[in-house]
Amino acid sequence: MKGQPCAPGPRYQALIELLRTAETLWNSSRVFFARWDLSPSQFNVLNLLYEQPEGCTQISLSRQLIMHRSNITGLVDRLEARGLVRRKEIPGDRRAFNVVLTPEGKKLVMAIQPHYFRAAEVVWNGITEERAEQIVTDLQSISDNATKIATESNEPK
Amino acid sequence: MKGQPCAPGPRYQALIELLRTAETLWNSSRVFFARWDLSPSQFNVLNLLYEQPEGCTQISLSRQLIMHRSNITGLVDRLEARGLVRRKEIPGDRRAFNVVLTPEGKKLVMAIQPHYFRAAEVVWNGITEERAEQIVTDLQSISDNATKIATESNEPK
DNA sequence: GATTATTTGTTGACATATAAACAATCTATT
DNA sequence: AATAGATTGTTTATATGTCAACAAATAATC
Repeated sequence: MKGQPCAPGPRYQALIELLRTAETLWNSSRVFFARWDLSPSQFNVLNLLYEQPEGCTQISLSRQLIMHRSNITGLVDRLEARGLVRRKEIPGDRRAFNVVLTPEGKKLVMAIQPHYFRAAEVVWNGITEERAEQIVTDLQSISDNATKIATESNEPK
Repeated sequence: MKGQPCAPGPRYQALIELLRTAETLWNSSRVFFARWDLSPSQFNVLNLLYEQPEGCTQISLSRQLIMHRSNITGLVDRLEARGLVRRKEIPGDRRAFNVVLTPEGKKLVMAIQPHYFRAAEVVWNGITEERAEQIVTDLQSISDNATKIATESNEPK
């Protein structure tokens, strides 16, 4: 068995700070998207569909958004009620729906995007592009490590 | 008015990756804490109280956890029902409660901590301590920038 | 081809989160 | 001291999120 730190190390503090930053970012994005009466998750759905004009199934949305299937139902329900997305039947598969952006939805995303891109620039203010890119690399390995912990810890051996 | 990028830049991608990593981390921590039948938020409450043996009010908890007052009510309700925390009356102030860890709560936190600290080491696997520390610095300025956006965007000028 | 297994979306129960409105209390101003 | 304002916690309504169980449809196996 490896050495087990029983006191918080610098990496523990770094993890806490990472989660804290994410929380702050998420809160800020809620305020940000409220201007268009959207939640961050709702925008994420619209944004994904914007990038996939052919549309995609709800299960695919759930995987891209890293959230449970069942949550997509209500999310799409509300967006559909507002006329921003539409559930289209899939000829070959009567279980699933093809969720697509409506013209109104597309228009909304296009109206928001420039503000969003600008906000992203502001968020990284004071951080060079090189550092930002290195952080992205590190974040990806952090994601991988975290996923490993989660998947392995439940089935030891 | 400054230059407004209307196309996604590298900083936009970096922001997306940051949020994605946070989501993954949060999901992993849910799996992690499930062993002790705790949600991440519940553990965060216990952990904060562990660091403040004198206890603290619910509004203070809400500020430290960056969440709304009203959410603390149910969180503390459930922890209290399990005997992990206790609401103590404050002599000078009949509005607020002093939330403190019970001996059982303290014992639980102490049982979890070594696992948590170890998990934090694993999460940063492959990243040097220097880089982790620089990331922390950057994360703090990102937090600040995000907070500014959120607070200013609602009251333009 | 019939059976079995998997996939997809929904539902219901519940935890988590915000926001607004409320009651109770404390603080500040006059 | 009386009033006005601010703070604290709860409640209600609603959105977001998980999970388990379900129904319907598809895919795989025999």
